Amino acid sequence: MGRLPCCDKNGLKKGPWTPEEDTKLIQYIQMQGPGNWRTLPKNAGLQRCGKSCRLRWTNYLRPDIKRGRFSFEEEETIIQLHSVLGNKWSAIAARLPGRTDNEIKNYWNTHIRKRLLRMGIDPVTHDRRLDLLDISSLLNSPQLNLSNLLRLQTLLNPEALRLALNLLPTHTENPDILLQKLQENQLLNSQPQNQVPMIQPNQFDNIITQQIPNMSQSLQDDMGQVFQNNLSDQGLNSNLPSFASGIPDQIGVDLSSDNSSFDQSFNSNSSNNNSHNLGFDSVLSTPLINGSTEDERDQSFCSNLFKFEIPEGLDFDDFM
DNA sequence: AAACAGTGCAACCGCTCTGAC
DNA sequence: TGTCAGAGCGGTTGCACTGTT
Repeated sequence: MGRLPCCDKNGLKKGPWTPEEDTKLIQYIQMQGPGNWRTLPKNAGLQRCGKSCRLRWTNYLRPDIKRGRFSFEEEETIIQLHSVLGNKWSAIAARLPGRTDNEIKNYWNTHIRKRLLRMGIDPVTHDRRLDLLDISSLLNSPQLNLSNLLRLQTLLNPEALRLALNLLPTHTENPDILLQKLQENQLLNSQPQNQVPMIQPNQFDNIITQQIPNMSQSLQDDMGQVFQNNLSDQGLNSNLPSFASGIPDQIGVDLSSDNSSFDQSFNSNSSNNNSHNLGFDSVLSTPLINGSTEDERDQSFCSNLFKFEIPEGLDFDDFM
């Protein structure tokens, strides 16, 4: 049994809409209003099913549709709303004037999702996922920084870190080989973090002393600066937001006890965090201004994403 | 210049959910 | 309570465009 189809498929046109069809649909709705979508095609003289007309109107022909590229602020708003609302595209679209749920969904799947993955952020949970992080892009930096790589040992998959340590001497001689090996390792090493046995601090010291005994302090310091910058830029700080609070428990290390410049980076972000109220009011009132490069967006996404917090007492029913 | 691969996006499909009757 | 239309969603397809070989 089941419901009757929304239209008789026989003889009805599918595929891209022609300008003539668009005109017919627009003129009809402007005069009559959409009314009953099932009867609209016949009344408007269209060989389309009602659902197709409805989708065409709501996703493309509506006069309040905003065309063109998403602004940086719109993207940020989408990410922040998605972290709260999930795949409720219509709810997200309701807070982005002129944007449709379908458009946002497509944009999410083709742009934002990929970007989050590239930055090591799970696009579903919005948790940081260091097993997803494109470590090769970090290590490919001309300012590759070992010292902070070593500090990263509390966060990184130990196997990935071990490989990186093995490759570091190679990096100065042949960066291409390093990058190639890292990429190979990323392909192989896709298991979730919490399935990886953690290296204890003393074990890590052994790795350091056994595998890179001749590393100079200056080189370590140089490398430390790069990773410090990369991490602070990408929001990898210890002051985790509510939706990314799993990491400290998983690593079992008190980051705040590390009296390092790395920690200072955390604190600077922390103070920054406190100075920004990024609750829902701020999300919904995000100003829309255009213009950013892809790379700038990458960095800003992270820096702002992890600042976003769900206000206490927020009633989600208000948004649904 | 042509062939090919990758990407982005409009549009569709099938299904579920919701509210009106 | 059941039926129906509309809305919404995830997934997918097809095509145009772009970059690469």
